[in-house]
Amino acid sequence: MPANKPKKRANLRDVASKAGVSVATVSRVLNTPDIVQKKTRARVEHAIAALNFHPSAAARAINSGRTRIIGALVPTLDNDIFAQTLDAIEQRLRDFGFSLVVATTAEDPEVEASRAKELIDIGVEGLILSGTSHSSALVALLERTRVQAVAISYFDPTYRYPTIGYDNLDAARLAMDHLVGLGHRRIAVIHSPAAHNDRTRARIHGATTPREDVTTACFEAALSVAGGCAIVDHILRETPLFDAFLCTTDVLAYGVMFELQRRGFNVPGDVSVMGLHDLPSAREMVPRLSTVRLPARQMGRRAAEALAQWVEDDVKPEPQCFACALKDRESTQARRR
Amino acid sequence: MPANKPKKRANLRDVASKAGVSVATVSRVLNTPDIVQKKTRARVEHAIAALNFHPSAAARAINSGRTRIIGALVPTLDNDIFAQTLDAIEQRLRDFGFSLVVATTAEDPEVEASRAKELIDIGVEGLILSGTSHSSALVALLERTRVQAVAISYFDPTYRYPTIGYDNLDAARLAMDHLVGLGHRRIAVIHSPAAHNDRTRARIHGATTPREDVTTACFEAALSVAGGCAIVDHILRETPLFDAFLCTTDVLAYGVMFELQRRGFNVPGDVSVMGLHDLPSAREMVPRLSTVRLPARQMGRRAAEALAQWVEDDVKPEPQCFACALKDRESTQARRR
DNA sequence: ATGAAAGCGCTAACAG
DNA sequence: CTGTTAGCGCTTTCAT
Repeated sequence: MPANKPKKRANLRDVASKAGVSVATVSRVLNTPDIVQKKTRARVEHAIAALNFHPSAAARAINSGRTRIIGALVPTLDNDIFAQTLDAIEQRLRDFGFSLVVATTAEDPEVEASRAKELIDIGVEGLILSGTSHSSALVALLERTRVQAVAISYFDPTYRYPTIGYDNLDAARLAMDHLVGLGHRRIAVIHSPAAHNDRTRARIHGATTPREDVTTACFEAALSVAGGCAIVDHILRETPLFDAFLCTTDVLAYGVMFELQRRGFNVPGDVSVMGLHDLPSAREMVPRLSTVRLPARQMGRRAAEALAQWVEDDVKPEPQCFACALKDRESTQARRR
Repeated sequence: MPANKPKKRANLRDVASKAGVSVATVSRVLNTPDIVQKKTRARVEHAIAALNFHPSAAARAINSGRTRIIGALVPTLDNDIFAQTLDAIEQRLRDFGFSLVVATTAEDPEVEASRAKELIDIGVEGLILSGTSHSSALVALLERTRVQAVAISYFDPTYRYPTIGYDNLDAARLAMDHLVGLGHRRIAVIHSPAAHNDRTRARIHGATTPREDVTTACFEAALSVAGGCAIVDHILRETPLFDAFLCTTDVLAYGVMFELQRRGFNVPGDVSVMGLHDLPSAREMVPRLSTVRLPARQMGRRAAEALAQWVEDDVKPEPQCFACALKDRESTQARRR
């Protein structure tokens, strides 16, 4: 009995012989269908379907250098700060036929550089970076490999890679304006660790720009709801109460608000709390959190398409700054004189 | 002046000639260093470093069939339900030298199947699926391509792919036990759309198992904090108040609790609220949310390593069920008689 | 322990 | 418009 078909994955040659054409023609049907005669194309397409042929991405990559994979480097997946942005990136990338591979950097530039190297090794054609604080090793790597990169969550038109984001300093200032406008004068600024995080630094900067009659004090908290709780605990132990808490991210604001409430403070009656981001819970919690809305999805969408087009058509995207918007809700209130 | 080095990416041949060995030896140094003589190996390694050589993943893939990429199919990235699990998966996968590519399915089996095909086309060696409700097209695809898959967030030892998760039915029952034990008798079960979601169905099932003297009513809400708010709004308009709300996910519980509080109900004084998952905010909010803790990180870790080992060493993992744990906190309280 | 050589599946000149 | 052919960078026999 003759050996039956081993039934392995069909390749270009199989399709070509089945369709009675050359491999080149099959390749053309795959990549530039328009330049193939309609009838020939039909035959090939039929053979492709019959053999359930799927082109090998690896073989394609080795020849064309194209993998259609984009990498994203984010500090962590562990809270929902990046959820919407990543969701938008993934979806938009797919519109352009790209896949998304994610790596986490733990907010450490060295880790980031090494993750970037791994991503480039697996063949990503472009990289989405968070912010603009990166190790020189990363920069050198990108330089050397000529992998395109865009930086999100930040805006700096002078940065070496196009930034597609928002003005963190301005966002924080917007929040501070609101608090000051409400009559608050002693304001605690609660921020997450800023060591390697330019977004956070910019926000702190925006929040602490000196203003007449206003005093601010900064406190660093772990980037988590629990971190927000803990810092309130700490502050209440050491310092007379502030008029208001300005948190550089909603995640911290949640914790701050919860802890204040738990201790019997009335928000906003006794103290105002502001966040920054406008995460999904912000507008639903009680009281609804006043915050500054970050254009997370919009930014993710745009970053994805900008990078896709850069990689695809070699058009380097312009830096882009999306507006942030004050969301004046219930957790802030004018201070009675 | 002679043409300078074009300075392109070094390849195996370059390394080989620089080290004065054959490409085969270099390949061995890369893949099976032990079978290369120490001295030779040192020379090769030196050349590799000197040329800053990085093997091409594509070329490797085309020969070995190995890409060291794992795909994860999740319903959405848009809320933090998958955040911890994905974070754990990504990290654990990297311990095994695998990268993670993510695709979202919008909870639609057809979309899922087509995403799976795309992932397989780019060469993923294994797939992490959510739950066990999948289209037959997906199953056929996995069968045909012999790509390994594990299903998470669910436990069913009879399922065709190893399930690594928890008992959703039991988790919901745990929650219900707690509520009933507290004396609640009229309980609203708030769940997200269950059409294509076996985890949700199992939870509903667990929550609605008939019990003496207990009446339950189910309400479907959009899977978001806002969805939880909206359903409370809806319920209060139509139905006499329940003793307790059992939400099949914390996300909904947040919304339910917020909306109840906003309307002046005292939780847990007037009504108890339970969640299911134990997301980061649950234990910090006011009142702290009673819930059933899902072993999200543990599960992610285990799923990642199980799949990695399956792909690597061809050891098919055993299904595994992690325990869920009741977190009795402040949002539930014994009903006074 | 090392090398020579044959591909892997595809793309991209180039020729016709 | 289609076919021929030469690789892409690596792994993998098979020799030595």
